[in-house]
Amino acid sequence: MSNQRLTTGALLRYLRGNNKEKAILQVVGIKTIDSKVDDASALTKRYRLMLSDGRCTFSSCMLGTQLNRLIEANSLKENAIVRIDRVMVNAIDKQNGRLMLMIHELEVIQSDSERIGDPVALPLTDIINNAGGNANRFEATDNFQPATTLVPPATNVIRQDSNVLPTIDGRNNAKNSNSHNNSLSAKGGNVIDKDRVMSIDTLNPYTNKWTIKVRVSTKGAIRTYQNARGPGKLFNCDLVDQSGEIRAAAFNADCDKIHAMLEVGKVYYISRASLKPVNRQFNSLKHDYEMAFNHDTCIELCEDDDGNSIPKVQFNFIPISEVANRAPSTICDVIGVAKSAADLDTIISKTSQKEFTKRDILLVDENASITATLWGKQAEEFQVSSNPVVAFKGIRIGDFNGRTLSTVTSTLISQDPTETSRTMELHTWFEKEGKSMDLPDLSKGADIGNQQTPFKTLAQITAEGIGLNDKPDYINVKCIITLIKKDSAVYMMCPQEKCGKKVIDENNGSFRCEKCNKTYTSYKWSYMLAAEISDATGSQWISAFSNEAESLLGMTADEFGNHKLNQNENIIDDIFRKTTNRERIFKLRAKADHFNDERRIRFTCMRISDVDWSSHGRRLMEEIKHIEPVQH
DNA sequence: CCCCCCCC
Repeated sequence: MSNQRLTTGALLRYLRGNNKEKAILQVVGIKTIDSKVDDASALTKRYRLMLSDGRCTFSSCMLGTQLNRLIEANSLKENAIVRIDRVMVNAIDKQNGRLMLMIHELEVIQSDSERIGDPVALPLTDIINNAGGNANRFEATDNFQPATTLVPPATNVIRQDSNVLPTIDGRNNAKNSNSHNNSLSAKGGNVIDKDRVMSIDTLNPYTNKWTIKVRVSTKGAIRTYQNARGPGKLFNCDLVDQSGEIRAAAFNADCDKIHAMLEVGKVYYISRASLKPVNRQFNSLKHDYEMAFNHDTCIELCEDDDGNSIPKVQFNFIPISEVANRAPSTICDVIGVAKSAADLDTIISKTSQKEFTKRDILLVDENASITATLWGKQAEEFQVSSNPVVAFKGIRIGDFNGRTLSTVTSTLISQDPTETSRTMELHTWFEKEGKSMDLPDLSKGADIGNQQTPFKTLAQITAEGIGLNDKPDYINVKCIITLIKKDSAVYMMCPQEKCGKKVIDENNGSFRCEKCNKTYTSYKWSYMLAAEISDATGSQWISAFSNEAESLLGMTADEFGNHKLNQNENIIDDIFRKTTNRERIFKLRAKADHFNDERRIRFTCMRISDVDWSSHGRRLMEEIKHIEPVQH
């Protein structure tokens, strides 16, 4: 039984606008609000509480999502006694003036309790009619006036239902609109109220009246789309202030005007727009909601931006190694040093048959490396200077050969960004040691984080159907080499960089490449090793190419090729014999393909390493730990 | 209210 005394009457006082009070209340009901988003993650889930002050209950109490964890940890539950540390009053219904409490901070004083008193629901008349005459209450009630066009729009204020375009001449206009604001805000008008600027991170769909002062950090092109409701167009932009960031979109009739007005890097006052939960698949910004501009939206250029108070961009970097733990197709922010950059390349899209320009960058940080693919203009404009630090905001994770990064149209690329100390940190690290480090490459199936490649026996590979999926499977096996195909171990490769095609020896000193459609006077030796590996459960043919074959045989393809040319059969046999001397760990990529109507699984060697017997032993112990120890 | 973002 609880001895806590509840703060009687606190709920009504809150609804009247006295939100400074830190009341002790009891939770008498918790409801989950259905999220309309597919992604039912904790980020979008909301809880509505019914609170009691001992005498009355009030059921429209929204819990700030940052407090969801209290419910999920079973600390905040029915009958719990809580202290309300920060609460706001909001109107939820313009027509009948219904209010809600938005709970931003609370502390659970006592998790388990019994019901205190016999509270009754706060009468609706009390909730609606107690205007109380203070500022908060007004804020909640003056929205009851329908949005009207009583107010003449200031010249540099864009109202979407007006035909007034923004003017470049800001100073006087800014003054004018300010005076408009001051004289009109008392009447509850429509013009932006610059004295009440909220920070982005407090925006939510239950806040009825807000103004934000934000910088446009990115702005996408206007795109058209077609869906069940017909054709449409839109553009996206990202808005930042000191507190955070939010993505916004404008559609159809509102699209062109707002797109023309907003300029990347400039600061605007914005009020009136709708807010809806984000879809994490397309939006990685650190905000639970995204904004849709609409007919009522007011946007006004802020000319007196001092350039410092509002950041240009907000980054939320994850380490490259962490990309391995993220789901493919999601969006993230990543920073690293461009260790190398490939030349521009073009590809033909399979779906659209259109040609696209691309450029691959090898991005490295202290713990890992990854291939980042830049597309189109961003690929062309990328400055291939000496190892710049490159920050990607909103880049998409792919899963080709492990994990890759690939820009999308909304990706912001920033070379040597000054907004983050990581730039200097990475430059220093790269100069000191990074440039000579051989880091695990996520785009070559490196083991990082939670993505540890599982160990399998060869019998398990067949039994578990490994390699039969659409995506390749990666596995480790502990095997010895039992056979190597000698004749096909190396082939004559086209000398053209990146071609890789086998050339035809025309036996007159020239070598023909069918792919390049050219004849060369030279070729390069290249490995294409077919080897049989075996463990106690079976055997399997695998392929090993360049680096892996070289590390296995202990010589370059060139050296091997020369032995072959010189018919040093003994040397070659000896090399092969030496490969059978011990067990090795083979990291394999298993992928089915079709060959003459027959499905087979191709095993490609990604890495060959010696057995680390201490870690291997630990792994085996993990596997057998479910076996009861024998008592002596 | 979009959500396509390409190739191996």
